[in-house]
Amino acid sequence: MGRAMTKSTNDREPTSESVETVSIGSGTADDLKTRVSWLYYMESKTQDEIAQIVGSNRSKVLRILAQARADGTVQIRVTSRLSRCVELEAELKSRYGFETVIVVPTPQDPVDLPGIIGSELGAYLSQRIGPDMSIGLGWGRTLTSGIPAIEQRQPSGVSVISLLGGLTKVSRVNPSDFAWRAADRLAAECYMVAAPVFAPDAASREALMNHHGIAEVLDRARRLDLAVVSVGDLSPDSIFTRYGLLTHEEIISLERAGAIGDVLCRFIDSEGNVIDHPVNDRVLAVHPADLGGAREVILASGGWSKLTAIRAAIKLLEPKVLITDSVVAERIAVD
Amino acid sequence: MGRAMTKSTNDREPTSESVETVSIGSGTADDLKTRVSWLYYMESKTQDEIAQIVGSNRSKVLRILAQARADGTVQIRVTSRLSRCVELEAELKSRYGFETVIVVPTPQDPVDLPGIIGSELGAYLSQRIGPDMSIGLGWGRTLTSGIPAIEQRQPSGVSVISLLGGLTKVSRVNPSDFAWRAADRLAAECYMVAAPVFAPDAASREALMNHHGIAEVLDRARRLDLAVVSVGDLSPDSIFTRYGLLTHEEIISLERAGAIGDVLCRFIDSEGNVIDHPVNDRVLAVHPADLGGAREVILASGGWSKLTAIRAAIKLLEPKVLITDSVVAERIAVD
DNA sequence: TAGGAGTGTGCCGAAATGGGAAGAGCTATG
DNA sequence: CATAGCTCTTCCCATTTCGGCACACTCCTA
Repeated sequence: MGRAMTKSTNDREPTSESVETVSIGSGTADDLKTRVSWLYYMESKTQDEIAQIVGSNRSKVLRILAQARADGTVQIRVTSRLSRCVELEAELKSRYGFETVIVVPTPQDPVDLPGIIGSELGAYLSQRIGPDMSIGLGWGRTLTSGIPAIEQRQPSGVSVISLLGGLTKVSRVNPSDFAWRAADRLAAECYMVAAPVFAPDAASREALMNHHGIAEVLDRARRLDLAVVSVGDLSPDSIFTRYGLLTHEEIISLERAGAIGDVLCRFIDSEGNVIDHPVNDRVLAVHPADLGGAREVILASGGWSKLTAIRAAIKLLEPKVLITDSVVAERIAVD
Repeated sequence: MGRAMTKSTNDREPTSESVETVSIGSGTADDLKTRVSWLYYMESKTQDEIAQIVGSNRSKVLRILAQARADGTVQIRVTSRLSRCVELEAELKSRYGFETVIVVPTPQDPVDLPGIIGSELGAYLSQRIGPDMSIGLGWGRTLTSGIPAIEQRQPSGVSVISLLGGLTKVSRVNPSDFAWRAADRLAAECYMVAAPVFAPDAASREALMNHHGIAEVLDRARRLDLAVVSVGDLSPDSIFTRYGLLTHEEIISLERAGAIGDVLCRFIDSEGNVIDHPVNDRVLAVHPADLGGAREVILASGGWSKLTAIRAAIKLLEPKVLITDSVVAERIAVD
């Protein structure tokens, strides 16, 4: 046999009786996904058997299962923690005064990291968010990949506020969708900054900031219950270069000015100060300093390449919650 | 390929570099399980790769993974619900006034059912139990298999009270361990009835009931926050016959007296009344009627064979929470 | 009517599985 | 103290099952 799920030793014959139990009778459209996932993960049936039961073929079942894993319909969690990670969490808590620290083991392949930190974030948010909370959200791969891990729920007065403008160029996977998609999961109202993150120049930024809708959103952002932010670096595959938000020259110029990364698209130096640079004057986003009004700031970011930026962001934001990976945690713990 | 986990399209070579990331460095004893589970489910490595990394062989990795799934170290959940189940939940809520109803699809193989209902129960309890709560627990396969799904937590003043005596014959899998194992998960204090469920006769039962320790436990059971019970039937593979708690003659006699099942080892008729029978006078357990003092009674049980018993138990206990399967739910909904 | 998305089929190599056999470590017993 | 019995581990093998891929087909839309 070749399946990851346990199958008890007995081998009841499929007996080709496609008679369905009342329970798993066909329902509406995407019940199919639930049903297939259920049969596979809960009842440990093979994909072939499932194909028989739902009247389809393996390929489709396979596709559905892949999608189910991707969109969070099935969630796989390792509940126990590595002792080293637990140690690091304790160290960081006492050294920096964090209320909560979550340290995940750094994966061997760095591309997995945003996903892993993201799902940890999602799980944390799911149990942290209560009725009528207002939640401010940033951006980024880390945050985006946390969405599937946010548990779907009934409306309960939660509101989600996007802390930054969006992308103008709407790419297929728009990271600034994050707020909207998170709001969808939470059945929350969603307030978005209906403008690009980077205004053409400081003047138009000023104009937009005073715009009615935008001003309201930014105002809400000043009295948040939770603020979730990530940090960015200036590496070649940062969002800025990947989405063409900034030119190569601008990046260089920022580096010269001492920038080592960004928080909410505001570029900061290694001491956690927002640097003085023209690009920073064009940003349509809540200023990191304004997050002080939030009752709980959550910083979720990891990876060796972001170490300095994370260090700086901690100084700047003084978050209550930190979610990161063990490599970063090890280094920060000995600072 | 033959694995249940998605593997992204790229195939980075294993490169035989057994160099470990700092993060996943070796730790204490059962870190191994965590580590293996992590590598498998989070980093989508093959069992071979993992064997290399942790310095072992496939077989062991395989076994560790199986154990990890069994003991809840890795949890796989299907988060979406079948629409039919949601409908049934709503119907039952309005018809019987339950506060919460959870209906799971009936599996094709009935042996899976206790496990499925159990994990749903475990998940519910995990999010329901708060600091300093006192929780009364019954017994049974359903309840036992819920343990892995109870999230491990830090001590917070929770106390667990066993609502029944134990088995004298200690078999390998003692279902009356349930309370103790649940307490372990919850880092809770555990109060057990240190006596067999069935006393030899009514007189010795009386004597035991007045015993200091036992009386205290039974007293605690009268002021519970949560009471979790299941129901039993009189089928040939009920606990009573399987563990030889009652003789065949006694079962027959109980049936003649109108018994259709039991709640906390008290036999009841189809109207939900505890019947008048010698066996019921020998039970060392909290009386179902005494559960009225609990702030929330949770009834978790399912399966066609238990339908009548569940009906009766609902009348008797009037629980606030019902966890069952769709076959039972369908029937109860049209009562 | 042409394109495109979604579906059904078949095939292949890689992975996973459950035993079975051989070896190591431990216990109980003479 | 030695040895037979037992369990647990490790190693190996035959089968099943997976996941991806290529391709033909259908149904819907532009």
